[in-house]
Amino acid sequence: MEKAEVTLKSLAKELGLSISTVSRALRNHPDVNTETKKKVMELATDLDYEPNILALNLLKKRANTIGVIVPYIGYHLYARAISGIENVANKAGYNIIICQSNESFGSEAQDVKDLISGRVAGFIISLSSETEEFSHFKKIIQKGTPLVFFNRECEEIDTSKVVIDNYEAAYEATEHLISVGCKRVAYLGGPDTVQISNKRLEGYKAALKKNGQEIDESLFVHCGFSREETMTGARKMLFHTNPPDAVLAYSDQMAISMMLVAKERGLQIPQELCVIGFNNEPVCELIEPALTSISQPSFQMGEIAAQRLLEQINASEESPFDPQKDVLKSKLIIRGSTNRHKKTPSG
Amino acid sequence: MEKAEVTLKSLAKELGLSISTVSRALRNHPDVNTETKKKVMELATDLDYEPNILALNLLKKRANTIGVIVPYIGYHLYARAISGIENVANKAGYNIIICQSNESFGSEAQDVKDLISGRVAGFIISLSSETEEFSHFKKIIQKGTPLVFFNRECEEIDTSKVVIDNYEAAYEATEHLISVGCKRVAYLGGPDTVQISNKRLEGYKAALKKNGQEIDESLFVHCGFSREETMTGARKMLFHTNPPDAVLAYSDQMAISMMLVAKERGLQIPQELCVIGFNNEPVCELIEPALTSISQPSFQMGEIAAQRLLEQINASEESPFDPQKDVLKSKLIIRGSTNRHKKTPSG
DNA sequence: ATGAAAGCGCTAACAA
DNA sequence: TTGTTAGCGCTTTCAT
Repeated sequence: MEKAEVTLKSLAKELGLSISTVSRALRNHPDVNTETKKKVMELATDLDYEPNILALNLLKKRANTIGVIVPYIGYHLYARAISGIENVANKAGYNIIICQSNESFGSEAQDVKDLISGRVAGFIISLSSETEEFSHFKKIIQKGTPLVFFNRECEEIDTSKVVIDNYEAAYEATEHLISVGCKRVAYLGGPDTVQISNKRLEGYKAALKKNGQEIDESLFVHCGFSREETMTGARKMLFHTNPPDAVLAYSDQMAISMMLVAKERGLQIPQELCVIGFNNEPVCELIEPALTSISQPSFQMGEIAAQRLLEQINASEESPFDPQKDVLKSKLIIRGSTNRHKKTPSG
Repeated sequence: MEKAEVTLKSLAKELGLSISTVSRALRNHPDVNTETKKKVMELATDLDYEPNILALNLLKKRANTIGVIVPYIGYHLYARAISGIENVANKAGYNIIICQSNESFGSEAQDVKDLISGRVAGFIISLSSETEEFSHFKKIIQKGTPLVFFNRECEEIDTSKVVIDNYEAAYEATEHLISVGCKRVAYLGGPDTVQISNKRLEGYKAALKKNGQEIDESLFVHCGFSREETMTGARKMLFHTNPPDAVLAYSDQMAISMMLVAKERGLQIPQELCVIGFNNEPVCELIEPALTSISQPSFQMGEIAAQRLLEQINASEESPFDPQKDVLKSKLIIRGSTNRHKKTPSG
């Protein structure tokens, strides 16, 4: 039923040549006769020969595969980043295996283990929010497998990283809130195990300080990523005895929860409460008022992460590879939720 | 620097046994001495032996990998379905390679080609919207590789499928619109190459007919998935000389575009226009009014697709496998965008 | 310019 | 119960 596989062996037999000659011919090795080369090439094309990747993998002791671990692919940032990674990796002949940690440390550690045992050529990882212990990453390094972090990096591990300047982004966003007249700016952050959330908190504080605004610890609220947790965080914020008139949120999801709670309380946005989110998900444009958000070059982040990884994979004794840190530019996209200067159309 | 790999060979050497005995011992083969077995197991655990998957793959002529091709992982439906697939596949020792066709036929065909040459154990696919020619799928079948379609299936290929009853879902949604008093219901569909969009169109028409409403061809509009295209489609619909008072849309994205255009025109939702979307993306709850939508059991869809695929992968001469069609239940989630009985809070 | 042989790590006849 | 051999498809010395 099934056609016999076309292999070097079957080609060699048909041509009356040895396997090694056929192999060399197909890879255009210099010292094989031009005539022979031609004959081999022709037959290979005719019979639609394709090298057996599984055999090559065994030989190289490494799969033609890159392991990607992210919290959840449904987040716009990761979906886009993965597209960027795919883009670069496929061109270089690699497939990507995507694993979702679902923000779980255990799941992330298990994924790393599985991918190591699958002999992936390299790892591209964005940390789960629970991850505070890094021995699984150390194991990757120890095995000599290339590793790149992106977005949520791990500062304790010396390897390449592709990130935005979270401090700076939060600083800029906070200054924007102050510039439109907000006097009491809050920060709704992710779990305090998330380093980039804390970086943003620092940037936010610095901007307050710089502009002579009071830093009120009760205006930093941490919460998880589930719908329930973000709503709870948002309520905690707005049911404050002395509530904020502006909130910088760790994510658009959190920002939108703020907006929903504001509606519950009958607060006008942006007149009584300004809101900024992070990641510039498509939903920002779909809600009313539209949500000001910090846009990250997520696709490009993925592309660069993949490039750095490939560089490291292809490094050799002669041209070794040094870990690189790429810090990309984010951008504040200003929309209705912070637009205090003119009224919103349907306000 | 790097520790030498622990292999059957190295274990055998250390124990003074042959490779095959060690191999048998580790797989708990019946006819190996209990003592020997114990010794082997112990050393293997001590040295943290892990079988080399690449070698196994070559031997079985098949990767421990399932190829998944979807239009775009950022769509909630696919993100959830992939989680379901991952869930089942990982437990069975398979990794999944996710490819995005980005709604492009060429990209989909190329992905199939690459995955075939990577000797994946099976395919799980949801068609790109452009796909009208199916030779790449036939090639999969011809190679004897298991294949399951989900959500967007290919009717022309005889293989397992996991879908919802799109006809029925659209029928039910349309009846709901009629039941709240809509007299002129429109359908905003995807590209007319998408079979499930056409199925929905049929269900919609049937519901109109059943309820004695006129079927007006000018109320079926097809559009692409990009933001621009959905907005254009929505405008076309509402700038109709005799515009609809209700719209069933192929996706939530399209439904939301309808709502945005309705706002442009100053139409009240749901009083002047009722809107229903498909897929019940999280955004449905975040907009104002909240969007009525058809919820699909996407996670379960992925799980079942993976189960069917595994059954087929594990089938044998003795217990062959017949293609299965699983039709799952969808559910209409009613929200503000079709709630004509009481006023919306902020309306 | 070509071929023979070894080996990547493993399983599975076949022997003993 | 254990060992020997062959082989999955390929690349790479080493011969010729």
